[in-house]
Amino acid sequence: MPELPEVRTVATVLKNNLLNKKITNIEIIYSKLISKNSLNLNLLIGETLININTIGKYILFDFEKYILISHLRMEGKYYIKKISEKYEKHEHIIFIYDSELSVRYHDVRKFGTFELIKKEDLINNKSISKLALEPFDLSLEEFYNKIKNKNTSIKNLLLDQTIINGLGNIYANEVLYAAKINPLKLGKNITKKEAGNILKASIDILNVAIKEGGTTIKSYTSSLGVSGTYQNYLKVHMKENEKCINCNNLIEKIKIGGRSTYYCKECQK
DNA sequence: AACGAAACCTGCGCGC
DNA sequence: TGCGCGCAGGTTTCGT
Repeated sequence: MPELPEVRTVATVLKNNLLNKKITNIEIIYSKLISKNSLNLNLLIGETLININTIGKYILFDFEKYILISHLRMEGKYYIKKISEKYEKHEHIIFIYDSELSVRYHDVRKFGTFELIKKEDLINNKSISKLALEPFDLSLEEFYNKIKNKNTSIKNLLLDQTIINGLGNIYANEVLYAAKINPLKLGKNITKKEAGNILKASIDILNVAIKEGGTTIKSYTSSLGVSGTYQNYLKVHMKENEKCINCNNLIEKIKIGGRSTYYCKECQK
């Protein structure tokens, strides 16, 4: 599910349900999701959840001594169930809170990752430290400086979380349509004004998507209620051969960096 | 150093 | 009906 708006939505729901509760047990069914650098997750037993934050697409579970860094990758989800409910297929890690709530990490493709670290190690964490700022906090100067010499497409650059943090394939497609930029245009050919338009479109689109609880492409039934409605706002993503709402030309689908890219050739020069 | 491609996994929908 | 292929909201690692 996860680009920045979906991740924030998940984090909000988890926070509403789990804050100030204590982990009383953990069951690891598929351990390959846990990073090699991670501390033993069992260190969390007895720890109370103090807060949940997000950085881009990462969810940070903030405990007393530790931070659990969770990334949903393509299909990770959290379900909160009763402790008595039978485990379902694809539930890989189970966190028990206050001996009654069973928080299940569910991931069909097993791409998600977990890393438990000491609080003081967050700053130097390999995954987190290299991330760019989220569009809301990113200055035009910083963004433009990172793309202005790049010999790769702006679409690829928007998916690079060390350049701008939080966009994924859906929102990158939508942002470039809103900013009227051809996704194939090379970073070095993007003007500062165009970079500003991209940044502004990113902020606007993400803000609406957050408000709508994210985008739901596949119809998941999630006990976390994570089924957003931003799909109703999509203008190009998944709209191949449909009419551009601005110029009536047909939306095209191409591959950039192996990812499906939808755009209007007329509107995005 | 920088860029593109492959790898990590599973399930679904489509065309023969 | 069954099989094979391509595809999926992401990131890391490998090769040139």
